[in-house]
Amino acid sequence: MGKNQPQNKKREALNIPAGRRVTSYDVARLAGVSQSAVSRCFKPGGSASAKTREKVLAAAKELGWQPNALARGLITQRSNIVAVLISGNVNLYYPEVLFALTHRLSEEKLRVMLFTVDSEDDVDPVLDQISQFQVDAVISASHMRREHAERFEETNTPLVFFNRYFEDRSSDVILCDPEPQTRQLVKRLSDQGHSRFAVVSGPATNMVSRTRLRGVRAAVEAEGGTIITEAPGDFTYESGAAALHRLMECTERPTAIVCANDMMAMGLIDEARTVFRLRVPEDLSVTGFDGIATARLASYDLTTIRQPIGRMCDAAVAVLREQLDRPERTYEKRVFEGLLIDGATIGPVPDVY
Amino acid sequence: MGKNQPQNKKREALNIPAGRRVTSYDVARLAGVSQSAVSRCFKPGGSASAKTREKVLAAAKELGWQPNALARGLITQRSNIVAVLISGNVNLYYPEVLFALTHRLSEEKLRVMLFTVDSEDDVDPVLDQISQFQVDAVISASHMRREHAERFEETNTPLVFFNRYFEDRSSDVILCDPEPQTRQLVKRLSDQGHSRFAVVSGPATNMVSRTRLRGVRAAVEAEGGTIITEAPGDFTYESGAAALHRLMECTERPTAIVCANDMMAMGLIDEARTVFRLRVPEDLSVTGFDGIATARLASYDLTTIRQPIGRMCDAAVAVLREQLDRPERTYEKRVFEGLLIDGATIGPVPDVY
DNA sequence: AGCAGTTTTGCATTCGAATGCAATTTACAG
DNA sequence: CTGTAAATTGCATTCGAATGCAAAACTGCT
Repeated sequence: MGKNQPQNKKREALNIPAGRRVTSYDVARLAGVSQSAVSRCFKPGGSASAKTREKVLAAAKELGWQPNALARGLITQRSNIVAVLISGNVNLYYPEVLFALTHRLSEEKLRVMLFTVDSEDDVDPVLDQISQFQVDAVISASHMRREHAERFEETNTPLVFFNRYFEDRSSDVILCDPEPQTRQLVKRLSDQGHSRFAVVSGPATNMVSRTRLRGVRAAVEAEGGTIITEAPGDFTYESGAAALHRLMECTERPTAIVCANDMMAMGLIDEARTVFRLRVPEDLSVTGFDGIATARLASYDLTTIRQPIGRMCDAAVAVLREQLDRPERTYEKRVFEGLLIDGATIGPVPDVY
Repeated sequence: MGKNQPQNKKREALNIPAGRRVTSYDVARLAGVSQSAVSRCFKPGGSASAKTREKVLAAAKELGWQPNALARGLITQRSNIVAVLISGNVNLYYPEVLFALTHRLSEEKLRVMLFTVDSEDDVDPVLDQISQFQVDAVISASHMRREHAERFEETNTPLVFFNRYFEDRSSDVILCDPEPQTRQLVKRLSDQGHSRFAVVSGPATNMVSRTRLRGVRAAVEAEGGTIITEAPGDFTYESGAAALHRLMECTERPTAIVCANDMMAMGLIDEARTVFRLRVPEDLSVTGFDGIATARLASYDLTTIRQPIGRMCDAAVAVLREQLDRPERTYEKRVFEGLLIDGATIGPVPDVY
């Protein structure tokens, strides 16, 4: 009762059978105009007199009608849906990006269809879905192989990479290049007397990780320090903790550990404190990358390099908009600098050394 | 070059103008069958001989064709899209729910259209979008007023509430009722000698918060303790920190603080440690609610009550599936128990008291 | 009132797949 | 080889809004 039969006197007056959806024809009948007129009233800049518009809007409101986006998409070849591909793993960086992107896209009247991609093997089925739904564009902040990216070219679907890219492939890319801040960061450590560094990197196949690693190496070299050892992680908290164990086995221990992201830095710090009874930063200096919200919490107060996620998402959406409006446009790579966050996880080299 | 004109010999053979999309008719032509046959081959259980099916699948693959979900949705009245409404705020509980839901829904061949809702004022435009996209169902884990929920009834769109509900309104609801665990938790505190409690609650308008609060009051009473004071927060980290200041002003200080969610507990703990120089749990016991991943990190190791998010999301999707398949079905409320997580943020009452 | 120029309007078609129905083919029993 | 039942196929229509085109309705001006 009241559950299945939406009641509405106007519906009955027009004798629209219950169960049938209200269409623009119904609105047209009620307003006493043609279906085309209704359509035009709902199209920004559509040709319609003030009087017609008024009647139509009133009728639409009366019937609770909204244009059917599927039908519209079918005819206009625009779905207004953007697929966002995000890693579903526990790196808290992704939710931040996702929410920021969603917010920006909704300002552009674009809807987000969310896909979580936890490994490259997940990508193919996702791409099928994407093509079925006639998605207008794709923003990818997750795993993807070159051949996956190529599938988008076949269907002419704009693809914007978010902090990922293939070196030899042209496509739109939004990047954060934290090189200058990496130098600052390493210099700051160096100024505090550190010269024996360790690096906890990400997966060797990951471009972002490789770039960060390269930046760290260059910076350390420039400061005259040494990278004693490099332990690879996989960007998770657990892998940061695990990396510390490997680092502690070195005969000559590092005094400063640079991690390729915040999650690993947090894992490493927790492991240092709880398992090795080391104080951070008194006994050990640790830094991260990303500047995620959790790393800012007082328990960590991580010294890190923040990505300007908000501005990067703005850029991603702007680039995407451009692609949609001017498809003959060439690809663009927008690179943002990071921001050094002065936390409380680095300090002077301990005396014992 | 190579950017705008997808090349494909087969396309040319069928002389499909570049720019036009491949349709089921094209596939039909290539396979030498009718369009209906193509359609049937892609419909599970559709009537088609093995030979036809083979030809059609080959042709489809050749042309890279996938059924157009918009056109399909138009005719079948099923979009296979589910709207998920999530609070975009910094409570890390939401991303966990979102990713879990997305995962479950994709197993049901349902796509997630994501909407972030940060206040009740955001809801109306979101509802417009939802109705335009002919979304099959809605899962709401965010703000919503009663009149909003009623709009879904008008369009007969199934609505599943996730950890929210209106008392007097029938609709599907997935809930976590942590009452039994709340008793356990309070008993555990009581056994450690605590009798003076404080509560950091959520917004007074929030049902979840009110229920939790009620549970805590009952449990404390049952244990013969007293709730010295209640400070309201808004579920954010910052509000937890702020609440502590108010609690510290009490002449008679509480020895155990029960927070209505983990984020506030974490904020409160950090504030206690950094600003008030209190040790947790030695000087002060603190508990949370939700059991989010961040609260499990070693720096917090929060004693809390975990919501079985995975099972709850399973249930949400199951209920939704039921609604879609049998619309005459009545509403259902599925209630899950929490799980007491033994962290390291509660301990015996300190001696000084 | 009459005319050219501009807006507004409606008609008819289109987007791409699904499906009821009737025609056709196939399978099988006798 | 025939007859009948069952499986397969194609035809034609449908979903709901957008739009090119031509007709109609205004506008302003003489």
